[in-house]
Amino acid sequence: VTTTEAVRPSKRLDERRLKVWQSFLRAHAGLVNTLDNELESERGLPLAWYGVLLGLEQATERKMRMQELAGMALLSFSGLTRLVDRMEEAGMVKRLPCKQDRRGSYATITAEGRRALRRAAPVHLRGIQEHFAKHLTNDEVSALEKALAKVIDASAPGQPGCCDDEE
Amino acid sequence: VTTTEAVRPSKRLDERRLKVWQSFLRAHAGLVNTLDNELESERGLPLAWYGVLLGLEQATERKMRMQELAGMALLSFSGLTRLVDRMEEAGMVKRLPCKQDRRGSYATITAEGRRALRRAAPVHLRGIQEHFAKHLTNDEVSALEKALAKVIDASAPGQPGCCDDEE
DNA sequence: CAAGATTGAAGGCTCAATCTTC
DNA sequence: GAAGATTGAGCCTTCAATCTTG
Repeated sequence: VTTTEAVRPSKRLDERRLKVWQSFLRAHAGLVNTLDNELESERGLPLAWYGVLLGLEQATERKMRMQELAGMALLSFSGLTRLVDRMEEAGMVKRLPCKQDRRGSYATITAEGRRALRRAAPVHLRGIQEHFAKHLTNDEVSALEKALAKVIDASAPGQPGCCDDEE
Repeated sequence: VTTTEAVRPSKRLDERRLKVWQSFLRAHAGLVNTLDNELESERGLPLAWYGVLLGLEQATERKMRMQELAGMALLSFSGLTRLVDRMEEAGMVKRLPCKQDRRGSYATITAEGRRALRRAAPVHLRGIQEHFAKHLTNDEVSALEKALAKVIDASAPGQPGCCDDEE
């Protein structure tokens, strides 16, 4: 690695990192908006629905507990309940009772849901490529992988050593 | 730059970049949630309000047209109108008629708004440092600056040469 | 009583229609 | 008629309360 400067981050927030944070917010807003619009207008599918369908399709036996699915979809429990309500009404997913623990329930993807996912996937993947991936060099991808991983598990709830002392 | 591989990005979306996209979404969701909760619980200020107050404080003469402010706050026009309604009711901002063009109006920050901003700033800046900035090495900051800049102006609305041809 | 999930109430955002001024 | 801003309707999300099962 060519160290342009010291690697040790400073304790105070510097101007450059603050700007990067603002760019991060701006990039996210623009991208999500664009991708959601594309998917919605070309396939009639909201971005959030795509995420749920993809999660279910890739899950073991194509089913997930509501809890897990909420974590996947970055939604609250009640938010997910209602999203699944709407998707079930649209015939994309279906609830399944959980035999082992009758408090809980599974969500599964239906045949129609899988069809919708297959139709939407090319559009969405193209969008990610066009608006996000194609602008990143391999070095930038590496940097993002590392940086985002650190940020994610530092903001994971209930992390040990997250806020322990003053340094 | 130590080129680990070719710099030219491929035309097809690769697995690594797709994962990075998902991490990007996850990181954003976690961060915004955390920062909003901190600001709300420690200072009673929603994150969106902070953004508006900061924008107005730094604007020329501490005022902005509703349009500009909407762009800043990453909100629709009607969304901003309502946000300003709530903030005006809370005494943080005030609308000002625009003499030159009587269709438009300005929003300004009030003394109380400036007070709230001064109280909130340390909390928010600390949050950005703790949950985001401090995890980034200088090299990662450089990579993010470049990558995000490209992504942002590729998704800027009405960009020339954005979707013109196939290669 | 705790855990998984849902429901009621309320807040906040967006699209489309509207109002006022250019 | 177009532009700046607002309003009405509807959708989506969250918190807190609730229901059911462990």
